[in-house]
Amino acid sequence: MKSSQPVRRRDAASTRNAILCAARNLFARDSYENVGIREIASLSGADAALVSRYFGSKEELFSEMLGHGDRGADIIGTAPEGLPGRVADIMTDPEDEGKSIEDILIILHSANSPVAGPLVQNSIVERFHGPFAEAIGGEHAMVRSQMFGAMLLGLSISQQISGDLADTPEMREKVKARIAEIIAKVISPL
Amino acid sequence: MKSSQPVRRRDAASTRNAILCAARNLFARDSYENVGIREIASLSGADAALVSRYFGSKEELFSEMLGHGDRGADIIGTAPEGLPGRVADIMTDPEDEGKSIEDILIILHSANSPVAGPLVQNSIVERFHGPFAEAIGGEHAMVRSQMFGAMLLGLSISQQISGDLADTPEMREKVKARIAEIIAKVISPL
DNA sequence: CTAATAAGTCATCACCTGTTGACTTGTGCT
DNA sequence: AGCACAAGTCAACAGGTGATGACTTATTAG
Repeated sequence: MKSSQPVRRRDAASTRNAILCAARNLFARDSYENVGIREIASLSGADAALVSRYFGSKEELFSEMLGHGDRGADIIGTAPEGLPGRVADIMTDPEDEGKSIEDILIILHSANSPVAGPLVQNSIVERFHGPFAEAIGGEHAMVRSQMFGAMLLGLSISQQISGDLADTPEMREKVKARIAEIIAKVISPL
Repeated sequence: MKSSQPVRRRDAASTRNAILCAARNLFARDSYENVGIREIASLSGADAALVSRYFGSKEELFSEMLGHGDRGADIIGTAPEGLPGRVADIMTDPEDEGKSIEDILIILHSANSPVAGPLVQNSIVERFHGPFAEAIGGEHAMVRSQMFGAMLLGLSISQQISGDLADTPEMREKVKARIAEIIAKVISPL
């Protein structure tokens, strides 16, 4: 058995997990450089020294965190026909505080970091472009996947910079329709 | 007169300018946090103390640098009809090492910085979305400008992450054509 | 030529970062 | 109960950052 008692105050596995989750939350809001180990430790309720101890270094923690997310499967799992509508929904959802696009935000914030950038880039190719290109199929699927990713990143960063594109419900519908059109064109056979 | 001698080794104005240019180069390659004052000073050939002295602080230097660029006028100055082609050209130019999209790279790298982010965002609205929305005209020009900006940023960051979209000349033509189509749709009346 | 002032340099400060080693405390086994 | 080891804590380190004030050197005006 893993645990004879349901509650343990000292549990390395769950502490590790708490640190990983805290890291994910923070790295979605700020860049690799701007998130400190002490900050991660504080949010997870652990000590800063434990972070270095469990993961070796900040870089290894970041790397492990990248492989810890399930999302993105949302988009990859959506059938190509439904994709434009799904993306348009996600991108115009006013409630979403970066929950369903957490992976995108992580990419956005650390893709250009000297140390975290390469890790992010590898993760994108392996965990997104690869599967997604296969999902949409057709000729030049990789290039089309890259352009699709460009759209996602662009819309997200624009949202971060200028806020939501639409303010009124009617406007939101118009924007949503347009995004869907564009996405459809982006992933259409080249 | 400003200068009786054409050559002065000690010239505050040109030193200031050199610092500004060095800062622009470096901030186009890395984020606000990752570019150090000593690095800027070194590239400009000046002393690190002069940077703080002339501009007060790193933040003020960054702010002044934002207003120091002429580019972006390239895109704003292009007539709406020629815009899709122009953007497609810029985005698929294999030679361009971020020269003509220097402003975009600066935005990309520091838009999310806690300290430089707000400055970048203001600059974008004032120096880009404002003029550009007026240039394309029509209904909801501001929203269309934002989506246009999203495309530019997305394509640029994707290029930074995955390298050039196309590797062969034929592929490049196809990609170019597709980008032009998409841009046309993005800025078309909503 | 010389004195005054601007321009540039140097050393140093206070702060923050990731990381480490030594220490303390809790937990499960016998 | 008592011991052993894992889990968590604390303080400190070395390195790097932006910023400052005192110093030196070049330039120009008188």
